[in-house]
Amino acid sequence: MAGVSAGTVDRALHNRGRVNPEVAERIRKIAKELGYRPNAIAKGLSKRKDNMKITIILHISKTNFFFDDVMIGIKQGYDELIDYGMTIDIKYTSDFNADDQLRNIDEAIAERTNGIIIVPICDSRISARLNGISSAGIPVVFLTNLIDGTEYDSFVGCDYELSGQIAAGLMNLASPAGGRLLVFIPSLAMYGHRLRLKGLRETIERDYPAIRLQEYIELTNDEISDYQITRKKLEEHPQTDQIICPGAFGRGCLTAIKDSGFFGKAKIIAYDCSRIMIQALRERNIMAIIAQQPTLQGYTAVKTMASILTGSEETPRHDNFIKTRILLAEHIPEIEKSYEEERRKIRGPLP
Amino acid sequence: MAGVSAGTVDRALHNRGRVNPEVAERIRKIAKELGYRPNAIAKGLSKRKDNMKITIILHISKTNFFFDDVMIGIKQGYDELIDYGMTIDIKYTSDFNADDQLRNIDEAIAERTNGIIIVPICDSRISARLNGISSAGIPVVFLTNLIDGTEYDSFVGCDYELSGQIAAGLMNLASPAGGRLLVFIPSLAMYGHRLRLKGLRETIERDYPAIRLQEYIELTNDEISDYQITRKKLEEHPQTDQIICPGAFGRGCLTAIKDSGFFGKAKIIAYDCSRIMIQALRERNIMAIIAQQPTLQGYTAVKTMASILTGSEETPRHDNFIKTRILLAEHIPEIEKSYEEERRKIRGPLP
DNA sequence: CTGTTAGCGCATTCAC
DNA sequence: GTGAATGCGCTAACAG
Repeated sequence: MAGVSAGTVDRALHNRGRVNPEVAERIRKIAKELGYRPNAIAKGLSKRKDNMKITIILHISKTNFFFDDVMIGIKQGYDELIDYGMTIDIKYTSDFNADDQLRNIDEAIAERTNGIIIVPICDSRISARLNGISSAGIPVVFLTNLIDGTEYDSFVGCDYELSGQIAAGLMNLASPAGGRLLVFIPSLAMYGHRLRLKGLRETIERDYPAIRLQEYIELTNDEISDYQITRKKLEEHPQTDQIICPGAFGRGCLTAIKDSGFFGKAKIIAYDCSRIMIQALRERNIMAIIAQQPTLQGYTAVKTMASILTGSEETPRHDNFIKTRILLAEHIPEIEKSYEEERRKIRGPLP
Repeated sequence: MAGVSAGTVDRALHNRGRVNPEVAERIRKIAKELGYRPNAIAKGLSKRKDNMKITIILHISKTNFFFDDVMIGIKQGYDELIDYGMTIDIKYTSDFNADDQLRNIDEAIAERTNGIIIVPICDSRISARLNGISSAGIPVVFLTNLIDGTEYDSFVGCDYELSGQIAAGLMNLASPAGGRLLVFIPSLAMYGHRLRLKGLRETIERDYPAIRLQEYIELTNDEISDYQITRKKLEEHPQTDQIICPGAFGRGCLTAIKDSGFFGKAKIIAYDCSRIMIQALRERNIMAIIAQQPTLQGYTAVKTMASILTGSEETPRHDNFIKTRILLAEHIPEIEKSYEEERRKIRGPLP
């Protein structure tokens, strides 16, 4: 229509230069009038040869199965990327070790990765390294956790502050007359947990003053010491009738609550849908779980990265909050069915 | 590798006939060994010329905004199908009129549609017609509602029975000592509402006998008569301290609850996230909303149909339950942000 | 600066 | 029965 060839149109529309400004203008105008939209799948087919590689840096931990669920989502996402010729490389950082994670990052760069998805550890060196990478043009997507004051292209995870607010609202719903609340939180080294606590505290203060937040106790993520800490704190606060506890790392904490005789005595809300929490929910020992859909997080992270890598437009930094769900005992069959289905949907293993 | 051309491989792998059985076997074996998987996007590009058309048959109603949200999801899904050369045609049935819907169906067939997504009305003629269509090879996807004893390829909507169970669980959470419950339900002409009631009743009987289900009242979906019915029933049951009411069609019902002085007096759970219910939640007049994610339903329906149409394998009938969410007052900012974002994400209007 | 060509993986059509 | 050729829409490389 513009009397030029496809190649010229391509260059004009993508500002690749080497094209007469007047012609380019004419082409853009016509494209606009026609409502032209590039065909994403054709572009994908064509770009297939680029062989993009995405590196995912996760944590490995024997007591936290959260990332097992994240992995399922990653596989689902990867499954859709294979057709685009993209590749995924997964690296594990052991024990939330910053040095180890730093090494993972450097390795990824050395291997000329095209983008990094990472569950970042709060550490100034990690932060500095990621800032460098992001500004060097390699996109960085934060998964599940985020670091304060660090550059990133997208954050995929739950809205922690909101999840704290929701716990407050749910506790109020369960005991409108208020109560004595004890909050156990996983290591605050994870910035998200800090935000969650903030949301919880502010909401209680503002909207539910009848709830008395007796103390919030930071746990260690070590099963045994968490057990000991929890027992000790419950002894110190025998009047406790409301408890909020972690789910993913919550085994030690929950066992202590049970052994201290607080099952049935306190209303308990747990974060995250670990096996042990599901069991406790089934037996009506805990009231509800606030789940953050780890599988969807993994899936969304991969898809987000893919869209950053293929997207022509400069995508501005964009938080991609995955909605949490409040789960009751009635949800258990649904949860279990989902587990099966999600596992079934996966076609092949990762490379 | 098999010493044959691409064409032969294609015929062999898709059992299109006209290929030497021995050669076909050899090809299949090699394909299996290689873990060959057809590239979905290349197939999409190639199939583009087929110009598939999907017909969506929705309801139009001035008092029910549920389908406005469904439409957003449909647009999102359509947006992803454009690249595959697929087209969407939307027909509206007015006032849940079976004759009108029947006409819509016939029209779609006359226009040689490739697949029908429908919010089916419970009517034997509709049922019969859809049975014919489905067995004639045109896939039928049920959206939001389903009909008992009718063939379909997929149902996309919430698990109604579960959503009834969840309401029971939530009510128990809010008042463990039990209460006097009144349940208002939209027209039972919608089979899903019947299932929801079933889930609610059974769960109360089995697990929460302290909740006394005084009566369940079927509404008409007409705002004025719903108002009158609700007022009358609340007068009959002045001791009521627990109410479950519809959200999408709940305006008349909710206003009556308010005018009868039950705000603050009864714990109220609403289904579906209509404007009026969000407002009531914000003002703390209702306790919670059980939402069925209409946008995700619309999106999933379109994607499901697309996958049926493009999928080579015979997909067995498959329910695609969209998970519900329990929403509290704290969720309101999230809900409103989602609204905006979802609207923003849509690139162009429907044709 | 611009046009041409080839190729991404698959399906279809038409010769042989 | 089989192979070769063509096209889906886009991009990259190269030739002019």
